[in-house]
Amino acid sequence: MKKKVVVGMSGGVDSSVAAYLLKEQGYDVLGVTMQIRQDEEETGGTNGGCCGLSAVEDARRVAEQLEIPYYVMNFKQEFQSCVVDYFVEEYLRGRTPNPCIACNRYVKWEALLQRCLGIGADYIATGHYARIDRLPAGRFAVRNSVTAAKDQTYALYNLTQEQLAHTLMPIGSYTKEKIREIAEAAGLPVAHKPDSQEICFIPDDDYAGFIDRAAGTRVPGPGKFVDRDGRVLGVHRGITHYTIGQRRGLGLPMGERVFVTQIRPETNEVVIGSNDDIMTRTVVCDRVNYMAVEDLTSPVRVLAKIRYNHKGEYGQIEKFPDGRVLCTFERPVRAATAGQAIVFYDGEYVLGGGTISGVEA
RNA sequence: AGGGCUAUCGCCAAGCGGUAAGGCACAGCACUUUGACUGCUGCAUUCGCUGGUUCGAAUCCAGCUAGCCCUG
Repeated sequence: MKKKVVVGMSGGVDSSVAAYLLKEQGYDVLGVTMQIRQDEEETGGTNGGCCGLSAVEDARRVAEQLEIPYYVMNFKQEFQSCVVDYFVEEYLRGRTPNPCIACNRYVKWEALLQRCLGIGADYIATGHYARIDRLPAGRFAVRNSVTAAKDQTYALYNLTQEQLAHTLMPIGSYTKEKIREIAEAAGLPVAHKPDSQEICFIPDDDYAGFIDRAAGTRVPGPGKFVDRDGRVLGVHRGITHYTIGQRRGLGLPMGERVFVTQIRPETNEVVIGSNDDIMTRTVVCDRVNYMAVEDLTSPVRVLAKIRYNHKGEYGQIEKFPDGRVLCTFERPVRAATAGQAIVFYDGEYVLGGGTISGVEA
């Protein structure tokens, strides 16, 4: 009997080809587009995105062409609480969240997977540039895409063993160019659709404005820009407008480039300093998810990435009694930011990762 | 209302008679399935104002205005 797989279709090239490949491989394929935005109607309006933003029409056309059943599922509730609310709360706390990671873990996988298993599916599949392997020890781990440039494993470090056991990522073994070629050859209508970018639920890219609308009176107002000695340098627009390492938009004519080095929600201050001030060799993270290994019993040397598209830096990780993990880099990394994820790699595999809670000098 | 100094892009700042450097800020673009970083491009027909000298002045002269400083 054919294995049944539900493909999360965003309407983009990648997930469309994923569906195509799985059908070719003999799976019983079903296409699903997730509705996530509160204001999103059945047909949507703007261009595509990783989260299936308003891409229903494109996805439906692809599904029709592939002759697979197609459904739209509503995940607005889950998306709101697990991604949007989290996103806003983190900013209010002076941290910088990564909504894509939360969306993956809690919406795309937790919610979507459960619903799909509920309708008899064996797997869910996505158009991520990553591979999933079962290691000799029996654990599942996300493995690098063959295209380093498109690698999306960073955003997937938080998936659980259970989730990985029921997931297929068919395009991870191909390059982006190859994917477009396949789409072209298969005559998919989205073959030349541009790649998505930016956060899908903030199409105008105005983060602070979005937070203002979402948090209302809870949004902290203007405060002081100070240097490390406490000298007042100017007035900022509210801590939700800034992140560690930011240079543009500060409006401070200091004669030299200056950066945000610290955000202090308790005093509503934003600390300004030089680039050297944000270089660090140590990063501490919590909420650690172990993937390729079951636990971290002794220090290990890994390649760690502290942001999406970070090339990675080697370091040693060790676990504290309280569960937090300290990563000591071999060379300083720039602007490690609380709220962002740090992902550890053992060779091609994701060993695990956590949420950056702070840096130690 | 005695004397001295300074007035060049939003900020800082070159320029010293030959037809307005640069840095920061800012804007746009590129890059990017998070925030950032980074890169590229743009940004004073005009030098506090008014006259004068000169072939030619931001650069010299005079007056005015403003700010700073020292005296009273």
